[in-house]
Amino acid sequence: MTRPLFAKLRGFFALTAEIEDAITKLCVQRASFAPREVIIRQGEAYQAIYLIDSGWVLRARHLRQGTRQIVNVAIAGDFICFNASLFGTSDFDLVARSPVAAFRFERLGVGELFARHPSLALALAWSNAQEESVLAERIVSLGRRNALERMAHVLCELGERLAVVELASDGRLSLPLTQEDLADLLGMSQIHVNRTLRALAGRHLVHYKAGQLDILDPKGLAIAAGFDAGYLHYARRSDIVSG
Amino acid sequence: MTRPLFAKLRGFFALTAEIEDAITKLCVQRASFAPREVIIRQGEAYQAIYLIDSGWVLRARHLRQGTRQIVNVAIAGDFICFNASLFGTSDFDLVARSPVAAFRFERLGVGELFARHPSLALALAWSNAQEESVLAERIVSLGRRNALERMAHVLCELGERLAVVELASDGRLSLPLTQEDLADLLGMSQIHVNRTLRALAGRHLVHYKAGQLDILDPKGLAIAAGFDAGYLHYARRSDIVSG
DNA sequence: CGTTTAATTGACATTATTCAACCCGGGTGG
DNA sequence: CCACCCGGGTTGAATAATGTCAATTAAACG
Repeated sequence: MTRPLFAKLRGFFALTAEIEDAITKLCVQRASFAPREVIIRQGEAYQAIYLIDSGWVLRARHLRQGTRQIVNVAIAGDFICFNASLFGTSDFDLVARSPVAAFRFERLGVGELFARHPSLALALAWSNAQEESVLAERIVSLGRRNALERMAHVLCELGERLAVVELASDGRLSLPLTQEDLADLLGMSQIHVNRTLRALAGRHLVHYKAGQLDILDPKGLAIAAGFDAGYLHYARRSDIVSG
Repeated sequence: MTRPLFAKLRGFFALTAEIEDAITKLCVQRASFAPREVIIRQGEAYQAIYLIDSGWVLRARHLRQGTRQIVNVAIAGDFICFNASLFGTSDFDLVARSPVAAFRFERLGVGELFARHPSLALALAWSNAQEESVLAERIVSLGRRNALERMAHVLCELGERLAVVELASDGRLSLPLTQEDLADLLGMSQIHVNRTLRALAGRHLVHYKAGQLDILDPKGLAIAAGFDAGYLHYARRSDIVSG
């Protein structure tokens, strides 16, 4: 197992069999979560790290006014709770948005991680660096892109990330997010998400129905988004849209 | 030297003399940058990591339309270019916003870092985790806080971060950012930054003049911002505003 | 000083939000 | 089997927040 992680790492660098073996040996404890199940609640103490094998997890903050901001979306091959395990508490809710299967690594201190599990540390370092890139890019979107660009951008991003772990082909991917989820991810209202998606559909860029997204015109979508896949750092992939 | 880093790390955990010594020994190569000097340009290849000893550095993206988004602000005690060194290229411009003094660590591979410089790796891991927290919180601000809250929030954050490295006392701090910088950091227009700052001043929460910020009413500012310092994870500090 | 950069202010335009309906499809229980 | 309900999705109109444009003032700097 742990295929998606290896697929992702291969996107970053040439993965050796030793590293694969070392990580595989550590993937012994399995965990699973039902849709809407809370993995950690914000403020909660926590020590474990999870590696998602399948399913979608949202990292979200609930504000006093009853609003919510989704900071990122974790898919197969992504680690979650790394920061929570380092700091001891989570700043965010982590919620399964679909059935989730994961591997669990318990109580790994930083020092122990570096010294005893260098392969896992390497995987975590790269994954974490990419996650930070994704957050930084989301800041750019929220700060300086309009609703249409933001939507197009996040769809491009998810398309790329899912493609690397072989969960998207031919621009077709399963997207278990409601319009309200997208709204909270993109910092807009659900109603505006609806209008924006319909605008993208009207331009024949995407088709979204029943949790299924078809990217009809990847190039056009990337142009509408101002999307440049460089920030994902899948350097070894050949089919990166870069415009 | 390297005082600000140690002050920051002490905010996170009990720092041992061995770790301090090990890091100090690595701080041999100095670098300095003039205001507006570009440290890395986006897309540029890069291998070095810097530890800022004094001064302010902006991490910013320039978009095609001529707009700019500042992703974060690095101050004394912060590392920059860690991601750029890992991925080999930078996604952002790094620009000195004031005279900057830094230490430089050249061509540190991830494996080498973990194996040969565990103390530095530890410092980097914590700093990096905090930086990611700051980015995540910025996403919350940009997505779900209005202009006044965003401004108040970033001023609270900078107040806390500067206080930890002993660059703010009594709510008084040097803030070498123009209204345009704040605009690009908070995803709004310079004109609205002006209006927002005047609104905060009108409420007697802050006084901002000539690159000098006075936080007149820290508690009131935190309330206006919905600011909870928890995400900075300065667990060992006693004077954290948490409301 | 004179020049440039930054801050301030008012009028107006634009974008996105809010409010209020209404639709649609898939359960579920009577 | 059908009525109802509920979680999504869709749409229009009114409103609020913020951006843009334009002009002025103030401050910083050689």
